[in-house]
Amino acid sequence: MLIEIDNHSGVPVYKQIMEQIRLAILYGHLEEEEQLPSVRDLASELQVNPMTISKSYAYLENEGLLMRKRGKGIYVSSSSQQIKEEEKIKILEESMSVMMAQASQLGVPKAELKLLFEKFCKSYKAE
Amino acid sequence: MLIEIDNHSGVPVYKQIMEQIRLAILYGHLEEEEQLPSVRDLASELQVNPMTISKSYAYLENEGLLMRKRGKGIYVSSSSQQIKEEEKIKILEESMSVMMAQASQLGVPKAELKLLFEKFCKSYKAE
DNA sequence: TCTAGTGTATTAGTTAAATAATACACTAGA
DNA sequence: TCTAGTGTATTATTTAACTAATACACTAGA
Repeated sequence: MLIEIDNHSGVPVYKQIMEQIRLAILYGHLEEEEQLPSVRDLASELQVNPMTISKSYAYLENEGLLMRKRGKGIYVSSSSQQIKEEEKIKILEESMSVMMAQASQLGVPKAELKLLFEKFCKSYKAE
Repeated sequence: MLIEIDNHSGVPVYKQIMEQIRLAILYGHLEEEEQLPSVRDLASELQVNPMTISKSYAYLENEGLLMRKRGKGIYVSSSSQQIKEEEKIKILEESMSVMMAQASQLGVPKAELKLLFEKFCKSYKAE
C-alpha cells in the first residue's frame, strides 16, 4: 500500500489517506473486493494511531467505496465501480453552475473566464 | 455600514466582515478615500471585540483594498479600483478551484470537463 | 499640553477539529 | 475453547484557529 503522508501540508492525516485510497480505487489500482491493510498495519507503516486509519476507512465506507467487517478486515466495495457517469456529471454541473453565476455577478468577461479555465485545466488531473 | 454576521454559519466573524467589505468596494458601494467605521464603532455594532474588526481591516489592507492610519482611521485605498480586476479574478479563482477539485474527486476526464464548460459558456452573459 | 478620538501589539482564553490511548467486540482457524 | 488476528466505542489529549482583554501608541483639535 503506497500511501504518503505530508506532515507539513496542513491537511489532516485522515484526509490525506482518504484521498489517496479514493484515487487508488478510481484509477483501478485497487480492485473490487480486494482487502486493504489492517488498521494496525497501516497505522504502523504511517506512524499514526490506528484510530486515525479507522476514521479514514469509516468515511470511505460512508461514501460507498469500502466495506468494513469487524473481526475480518476492510475491503473495496463490490459496487465501487458502479458510480454512474451521469451522477458525476450531475453533481459537477451544480458546482459549475455556482461558479458561472459568481463570474457573471462579478462581471467577468467571457474571454477572461475562458482564459482562467484554461489555466486551471493545465494542472488538472483526474483518472 | 451594513454588515450582517451569521453566528451559526461556521464562518469566522473576521472573514464574514472581510467578504462584505470586499464586495462593497467591488460593487462601488464604498468609494475611494472614503472612511470606514472605527474598529470600536463597528465592534460595538456587531457585538464583537475591536481586535476582530482590526483583524479584518488588516487583511484587507494587505490585499490593497484599505489603508490603515493609526490615530486617524481606516480608509478605502486610493488604488482600490485598480485592484478591482485582480480581486475579481481572485474571488473567481477560489470558486473555480472548488469546482475543479470536485471534478477531480469525481474522476471526470479533462475532455469531458471541457465539454461541459463549453456548454455553460454558450449561455454565459456577463452583465 | 490635554483630551478624546483613532488603531494595535501582546497576551490570554475559548473552541472545535484532529489525534492518540485504552479497553472492548468480533471472526476464523487450530 | 483458545488465540491471534481483525475493527471500534469511548475517552482523553493535543493543536491550531479564533476571539477577547488589556495596555499601549498615534493624531488632531481645543
